[in-house]
Amino acid sequence: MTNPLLAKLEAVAALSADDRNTIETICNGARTIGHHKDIVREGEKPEHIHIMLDGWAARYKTLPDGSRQITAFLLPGDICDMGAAVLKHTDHSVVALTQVTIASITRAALIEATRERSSLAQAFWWASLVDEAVLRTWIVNLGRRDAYARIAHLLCELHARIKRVGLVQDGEFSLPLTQEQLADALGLTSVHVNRTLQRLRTEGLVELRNRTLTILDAERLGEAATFDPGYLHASAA
Amino acid sequence: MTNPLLAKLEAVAALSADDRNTIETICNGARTIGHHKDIVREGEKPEHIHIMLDGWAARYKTLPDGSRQITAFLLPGDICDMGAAVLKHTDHSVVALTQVTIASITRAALIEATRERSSLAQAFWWASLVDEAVLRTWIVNLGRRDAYARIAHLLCELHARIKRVGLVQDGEFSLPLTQEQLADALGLTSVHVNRTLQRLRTEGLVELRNRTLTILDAERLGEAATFDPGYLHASAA
DNA sequence: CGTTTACTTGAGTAAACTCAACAATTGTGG
DNA sequence: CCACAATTGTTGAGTTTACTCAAGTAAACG
Repeated sequence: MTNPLLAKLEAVAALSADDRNTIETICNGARTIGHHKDIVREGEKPEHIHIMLDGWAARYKTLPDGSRQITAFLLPGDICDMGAAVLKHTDHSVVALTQVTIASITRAALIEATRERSSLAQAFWWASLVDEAVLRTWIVNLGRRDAYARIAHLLCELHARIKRVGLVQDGEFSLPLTQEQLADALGLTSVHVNRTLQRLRTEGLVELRNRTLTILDAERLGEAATFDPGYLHASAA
Repeated sequence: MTNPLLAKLEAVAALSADDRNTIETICNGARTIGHHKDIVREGEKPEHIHIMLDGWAARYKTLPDGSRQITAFLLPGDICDMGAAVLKHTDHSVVALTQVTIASITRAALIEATRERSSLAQAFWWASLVDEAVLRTWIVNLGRRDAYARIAHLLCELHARIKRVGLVQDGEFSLPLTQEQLADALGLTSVHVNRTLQRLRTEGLVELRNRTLTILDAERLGEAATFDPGYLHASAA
């Protein structure tokens, strides 16, 4: 199996054989994390960063009143806690939403590798810029779309991202999220997500059963969401 | 005057004299942009990136229905369109909210400089990670805070950031934003911003007159916002 | 000094929330 | 493999927050 981190980096920057070797070398083998376990905890300063190899995870923050906001869903190839590599402390937690396997790189090795090879530093930098673009679309989603378009948009994004990782078959893919988790990502309540999801179903746009999402009418779903996939394809110049 | 971009980069990474020289060399002199003019337009692929030297700008996206979401306020030292440097096309526009002066770096020069000097690539990368942290707090703000706490939080953030740039005197600073622009950043309507701002005033937390914001009770404002400044200080390890 | 832009206020409406109960599904120990 | 527990999903009724529309006031600008 090729390293999904390599795939992610090569999507934004050209890597040499030496670059690839370096990544393979510093990237340590798979560890398994159980469902619901935290991979990263807010405030910590871990000695290594984690890369998703398999499964789903969510990045989130908890407010003093106990409410939660998910700021990203993490799929294979995604980096759980890049901030931890270079910033003072992690500003968020990451929880495994399914059983997850992760690889890790020590902080020191990552900093060393990117100091030695500017091509790698550029690759991580550019991957970061793509992540920023995704965060910006989330801000637009939360700020300016109603619940219906908001959910539709998130489903479109997840569909596109999962497709890229090769896990979509006939417009159908595993979506192991509870309605409460969707609500925490969308800035809604689970009750409202439930009702709005029903509307998307009765209108024939999607089907969601047994943790599996089927997109029945991709075009109308995209329209409902005013989804523009450009920000995801974002590959390097 | 020292280059504000250097200040920004040095806040997250140590630069050598050569690094600083390189930045100074590729960074081209000041241009002035008038109030309300676009600095970057969505979909374009500009040949250089722009760095704020003076004034206020906003990064925003427009939806098909004409509504607008501001995803960042840009202050001196901030980079207007880093994504444009390396990604296929800009996914957002940037507009000058006051008269603005900007410097620019050509795409080619930036890519070249960061390829030659990994320390610079790292610095830009790390600056990007700080930007990401700010975007995440905006997501939390939009998703999980009501209008009152939301506005309070934005005011706290702007206060902290402007202080860092040295433009705060006695808890007072210039805030050249209309209520409509605040609304577009906060995912609210200008009418609701107006009423909520009045509440913040009558409760004695802030004063906002003549485009000047005075923080009357920083502690209570921070509490109302559940503001935790950690994500901004975020300096390198 | 007139005109545009920004701010303010009121009244009615709609989207999303809360609380509470219940059904269905999933997971677990015996 | 069943029985029970826990989690997740569904529904109803009432409430609240924020929105819409519309008009009027104040401030900024040429």
